[in-house]
Amino acid sequence: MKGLLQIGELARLGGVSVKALRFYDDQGLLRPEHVDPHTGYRYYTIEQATRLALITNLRLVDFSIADIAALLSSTAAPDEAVKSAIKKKQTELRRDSEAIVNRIKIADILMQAEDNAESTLSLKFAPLEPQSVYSVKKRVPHLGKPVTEIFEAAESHVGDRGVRAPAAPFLMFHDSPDKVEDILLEVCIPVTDEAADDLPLTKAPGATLACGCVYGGGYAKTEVLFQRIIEWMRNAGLAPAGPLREIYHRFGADQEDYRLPAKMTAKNNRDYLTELKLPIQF
Amino acid sequence: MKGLLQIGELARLGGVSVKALRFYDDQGLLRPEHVDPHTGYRYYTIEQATRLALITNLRLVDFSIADIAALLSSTAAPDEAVKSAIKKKQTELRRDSEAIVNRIKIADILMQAEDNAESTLSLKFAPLEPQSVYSVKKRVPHLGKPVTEIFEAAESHVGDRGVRAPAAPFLMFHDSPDKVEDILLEVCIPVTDEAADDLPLTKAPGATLACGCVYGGGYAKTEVLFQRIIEWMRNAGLAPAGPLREIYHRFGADQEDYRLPAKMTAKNNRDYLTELKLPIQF
DNA sequence: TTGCTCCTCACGTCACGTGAGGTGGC
DNA sequence: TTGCTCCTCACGTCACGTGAGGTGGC
Repeated sequence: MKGLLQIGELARLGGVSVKALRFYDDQGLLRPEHVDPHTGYRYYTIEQATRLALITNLRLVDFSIADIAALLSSTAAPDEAVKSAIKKKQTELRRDSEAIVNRIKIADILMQAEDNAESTLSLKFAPLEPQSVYSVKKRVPHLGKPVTEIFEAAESHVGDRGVRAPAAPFLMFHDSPDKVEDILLEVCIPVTDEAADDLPLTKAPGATLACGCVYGGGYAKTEVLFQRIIEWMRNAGLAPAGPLREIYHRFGADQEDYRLPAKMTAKNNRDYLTELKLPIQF
Repeated sequence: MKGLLQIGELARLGGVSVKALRFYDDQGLLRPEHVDPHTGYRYYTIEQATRLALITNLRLVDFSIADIAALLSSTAAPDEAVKSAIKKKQTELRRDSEAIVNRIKIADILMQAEDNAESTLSLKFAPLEPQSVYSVKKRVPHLGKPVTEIFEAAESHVGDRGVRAPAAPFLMFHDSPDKVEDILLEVCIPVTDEAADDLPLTKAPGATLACGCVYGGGYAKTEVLFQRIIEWMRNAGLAPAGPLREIYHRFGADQEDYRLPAKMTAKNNRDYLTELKLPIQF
């Protein structure tokens, strides 16, 4: 009738489905010019085909229906609004693209992990988030007691100020962890981001990708596991992008000063739960 | 208790949410070693932390939960299965990446369209799908009657064999459409893919992107609109990647031979509905 | 005793696709 | 009259996130 389009015609014309048009009607994005009160049939004008084209243009570059509705209903200078929205969308798309390219690279690495790793070493890969910590960087004569003492002091220092974040404390090895004397290391205690004024805050840096593994029991295993990880990385053509971290998920703290949830501590050496993590150059 | 992990501990350890672990339990992907029958508390072993690592590794490269469940439950040679699955996933990811890069390019083009187009010309952009057609390529002395005759013959030829696809017929201009004499053009009638044996089938080629517009009324407008599109493309630094198509969504067919739904035809010149479409070099 | 962790529903997300079951128009 | 188009529900998608409302453990 007089040049109006039925829903199916507009759908073919616009290259969308009839269901999509009904959905756009529901959402108030593209209301038919006329709806037959008896049959409920929707009828569209040719100008609405033009509006539909605008919608599909924006859908093509990944705008959501809600965004489009907001854009097209904004009254003032719609062209400018659309242009700046597209620009913003482009930076989003670039982020998405980068994320996918990263995934492709990670997939390569995972295949290497299937290939090369001795079956006993099952590596976990994950991005490493930056974390606010209270850190004490120090050279110690050897591992063990001196490190424990720094940890105890640091935990109680942070605990006193009530800014302890609920995450495991960790150690960063600035020397190779197979070095046994005069080791430069950094004790890190996670703290909340709104830390106390009188507490120096450090950001433990993040990384696009890190690999690591979890082990139970005493710390004797650290060194050999670290060697295995390093060896695997070399085979895979990868290089570390920062110091190794040893993360103490469950460890032997019997000091009241620790003020930690009991779950983070263990009486028995056998129940220790430790994680090694090494950032990867990406 | 004896080294088992509560759900929250495993969540922190594995870098996932408690909700995610409960979901993996539901899905049978990672069942807790032990569930307290009284409280419903879930308890996990350290080996399950390793399995969780496998899961998050695969999630990291975009495997779905269902895919992972299938992979990890497959008994034979899981390593090989995982590797080949990752390879397949990589080609998927490459496709995704390409799609996003295309979107970024299209976004540039859309901004150009906002900039340069006279407001009366609103362009629609869309990929152009390849289409099976019965085509007659011929040089005609001029537009009008000779073209109509070819269309009529072609429609009836296709109609006789019952292979007419429900899409609009179109014309491809192999010469510039501002040429008025001795024009090389191609009449295209969409046909179903399982076409008749005695009907020569042509694939009208697709394109990553095409631009076009719809107009109502007589064909006098074709030429000027085409000029406008060409001019816009030049301004936008784009080039056509194939012949212009004129698609007849509603046109004046009074021949019985057409066997077309009535909606595709119009008595009155004013009710004609035509689309111009030009593939873009991408 | 308080605060923390855990539990089980139930509902929301996003842009439609997929029926089911039924009616109007040529 | 038949076949086509259209209609309105209602449910599914994907991997959880977000409460609500309640209980167990230190």
